[in-house]
Amino acid sequence: MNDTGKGTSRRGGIGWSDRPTAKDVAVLAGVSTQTVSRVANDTGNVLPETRQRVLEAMARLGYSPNAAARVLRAGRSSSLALVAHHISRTGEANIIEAVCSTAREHGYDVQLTIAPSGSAADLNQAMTRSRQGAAGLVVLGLETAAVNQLRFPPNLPVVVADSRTLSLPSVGSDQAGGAKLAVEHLLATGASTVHIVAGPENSVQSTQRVAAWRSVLTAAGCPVPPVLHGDWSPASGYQAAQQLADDQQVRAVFAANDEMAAGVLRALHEAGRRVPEDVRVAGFDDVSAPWLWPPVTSVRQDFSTIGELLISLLLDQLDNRPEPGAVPVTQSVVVPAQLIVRGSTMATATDGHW
Amino acid sequence: MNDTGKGTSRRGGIGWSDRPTAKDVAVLAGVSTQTVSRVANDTGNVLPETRQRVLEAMARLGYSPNAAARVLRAGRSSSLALVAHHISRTGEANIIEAVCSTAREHGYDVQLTIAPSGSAADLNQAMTRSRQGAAGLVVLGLETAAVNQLRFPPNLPVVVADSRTLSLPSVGSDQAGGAKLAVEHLLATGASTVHIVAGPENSVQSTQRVAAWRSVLTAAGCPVPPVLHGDWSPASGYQAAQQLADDQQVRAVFAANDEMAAGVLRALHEAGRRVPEDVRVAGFDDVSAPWLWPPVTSVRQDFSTIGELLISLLLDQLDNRPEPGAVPVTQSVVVPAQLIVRGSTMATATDGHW
DNA sequence: CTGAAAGCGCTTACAG
DNA sequence: CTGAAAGCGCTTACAG
Repeated sequence: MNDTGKGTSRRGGIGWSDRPTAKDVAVLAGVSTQTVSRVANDTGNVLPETRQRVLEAMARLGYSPNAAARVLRAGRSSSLALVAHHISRTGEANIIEAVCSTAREHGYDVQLTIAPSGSAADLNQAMTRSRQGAAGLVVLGLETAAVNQLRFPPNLPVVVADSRTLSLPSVGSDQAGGAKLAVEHLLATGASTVHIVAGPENSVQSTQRVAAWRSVLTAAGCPVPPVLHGDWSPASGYQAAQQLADDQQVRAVFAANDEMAAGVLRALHEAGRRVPEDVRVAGFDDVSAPWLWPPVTSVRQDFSTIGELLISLLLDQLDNRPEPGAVPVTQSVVVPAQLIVRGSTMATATDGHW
Repeated sequence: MNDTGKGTSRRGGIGWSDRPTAKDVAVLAGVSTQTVSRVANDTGNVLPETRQRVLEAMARLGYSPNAAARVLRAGRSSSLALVAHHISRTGEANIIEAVCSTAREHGYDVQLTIAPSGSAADLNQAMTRSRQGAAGLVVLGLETAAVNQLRFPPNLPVVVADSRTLSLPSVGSDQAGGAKLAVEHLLATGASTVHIVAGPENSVQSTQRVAAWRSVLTAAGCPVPPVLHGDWSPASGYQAAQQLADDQQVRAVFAANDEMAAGVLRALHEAGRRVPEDVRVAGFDDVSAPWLWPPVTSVRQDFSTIGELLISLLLDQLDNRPEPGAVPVTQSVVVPAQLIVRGSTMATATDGHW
C-alpha cells in the first residue's frame, strides 16, 4: 500500500486512542473508574444521583466499554461462537437463525464465523478464530469432516449439530427415520421401487439417508437401483435426474434434499413426464418443497427445535461447569422428523394405469 | 477458580486461568515472552533455532494467543464485523458469502452478528456489539431502517449494502434499472399491462422496484394496476397472486423477488392458468428462478461483485486512514443488473390467441 | 455507597 | 537477535 516510510497503520484498526474510556467518563462525572464500571454493568450499589451523573457523562462522550479489555480482565463473555459453512443452504440457514434467537433469549450474543468449506482444516481454523472471547461454541456442518480430525478448543464448552452419536454433545434430526418415512410412502403409492438422488458421497447426512432408503427397499423385497450423487444444489439434482427422466421404468424418485428435488422436477417436466401421474417425487428438509410445482412431499426437519436444543445443551455446560479434569457429560439428542405429503406423491383419479 | 462459597463462574467463560499463556511458552522454551510474541506474529528477526524451540513449546502446550489481550494492546485487529438480519433470504445469504470469501482473500476474518430484525434499534444494538475488536464494519439489510436513525460506531470504517446514494460508502444493485428491464420485457411479450407483487411497503428496495415498474407502464401508456404487497416470502407471493389468478385480464405478473414468484406460480397453476401461454411471470434476484417450473425470467443481481466491492471500499478506508476530523470520502457504487429470460415469459407456437 | 491498587495477556518502544 | 519495563481498558478483591 502507500507506506511512505514504514506505514504502521497498515490495517487501520479500532484505534483506542480516539475512543472515550472509562477514565474519561470518570473524570467528567467526578467519580472513579470503577464506579463507571458499576454503572456500566448494573452491578453493586450506586447512589441514584451518582448513577445519573455517570450515565450523562457516558452519553455525552458516546462511551461504550471496550469489549477486549472486559473479556481480558473478566475472563468470560456473554457471546457464543457459531461456526458454519455454506450458509445459503436453506437447512443450515434455518438452524442458524434458531440458534441466534434462542441464544438471544438467554442473554447471549452470537458471533458467526463462516468457514470456506466443511473440511476439517477449515473448520479447525474457524474454531480457533471464533473461540476468542466466546463463552461457548456451536459447530454446524460437520457432515464431511472426519470428526477425529477436528480439534475442538480446549476448555471451551462445545455442542455440534450432527445426527450421529458422537463423543461430545450433539443435536440432529433423525435422518434415517425421516428417509424411511419418505421411501415407505413412495412405495405405498404403488411404485415397484424408488430411485434416489443422494448428496455427496462424503456427506454423513446423505449416507444416513441412503442407508435408510436401501434398507426399506431391501425389507420390501424391491430392487435397489444405483445411487446417483448430487452436491445438494438444484443444478446437480437436475443433472442426476436427466438419466432417470428418459427411463420409463422410473416411477418414484427420492431426492435427498428439496433443492435437488427442484432440479429433479425440472428434468422430469422437460422430459414430458407428469408428476405425480407418471413419477412420484419426494424431497427432504421441507423448506422449499411447498413452493415447487407440483408441491413436493418432503421430510420436515424441526430446525427450530434443533436450534433451541443446541443452545440448551451449551448452557447446561456453562451453568454446571465441570471441575477441571472431570469426565465431560456427553449427550446426543435426536429430533424426530416428519413426512409432509403433498401433490408430488398424491395419486389422482386419472392414475388408473398404475 | 472454583470458589466453593459463592459460585462466581455462573456463565462459565473462556477461563484464562486454564489456558496456556505466552509466559508458559516462554518458560518452557527458555526465552522471553516477547520472543514468543515475535514467533506468534512472524515479525522481527528470530534465530531459526530459537523459533523452532518456541514453536515446539507452543505445540506442546497447545498455545494460541489470547485475542482479547492482543486487540486490547495492539489497538487493531484483522477481523471485520458484518451485521445482517434474516440471513436465509437467498439474496442476503449470497452477499454474505461473497463478503466472507473476499475478506478472507485479503487476510481478514469476518464475524457475523445477526440482528433479530431490520429495525434501527436492532441494527444499532448489533453494530454496537459487533464493533468490538473489529477493524471495520459491513452492514446489510438497511432496507426498512431509517438511515438517519442509525448510529454507526464512531471512528470505525463502515460500508453498507444499499442501492441508494447515502452519506456513507455503499454498494448496491441497480434496482430501478433491473426492474425496468423486466417490465419492458413483459410488455414486449404482448401484455397490455403488468401486474406487480411487491415487497413490504417500508422496504426501500421494493419501493425502488415499484417506482421503476410504474414509470415504465406510464411511459408506455399502459394502465397502472394497484400494487400488491408481500413480505418477500413464497407464502406471501402465493397469497397476493390468488387475487390475480382468477382475473382473466391478468396477462403478466412481475414479482419483486424469486421467492414470491414461486408463490405466484403456484397460485396460477392451481387456478389452471398456463405459464407462459396465459400469463407471463418474471422475478427478481435470479437465485431460485431457474429451478421453478416453468423456469422463471428474472433480474440477476451480481452478488459476488457487490460482496467484493463492499470489502474493497472498506479496505480503502482502512488503508488510507483519514486524519481524525477529516471529511470522510463517500462513495456509492451501483452495480448493474441483468435480465435473464426463461420459459416463464417465452411466447410459444401455441400462443396465437394473444 | 465509593475509591486506590493490582493485574488479565499481550505488544510496543527502548536498550543491549 | 533478544530481553526488561510499561501500559492497552477494564474488573476484581480489598479497604474505608
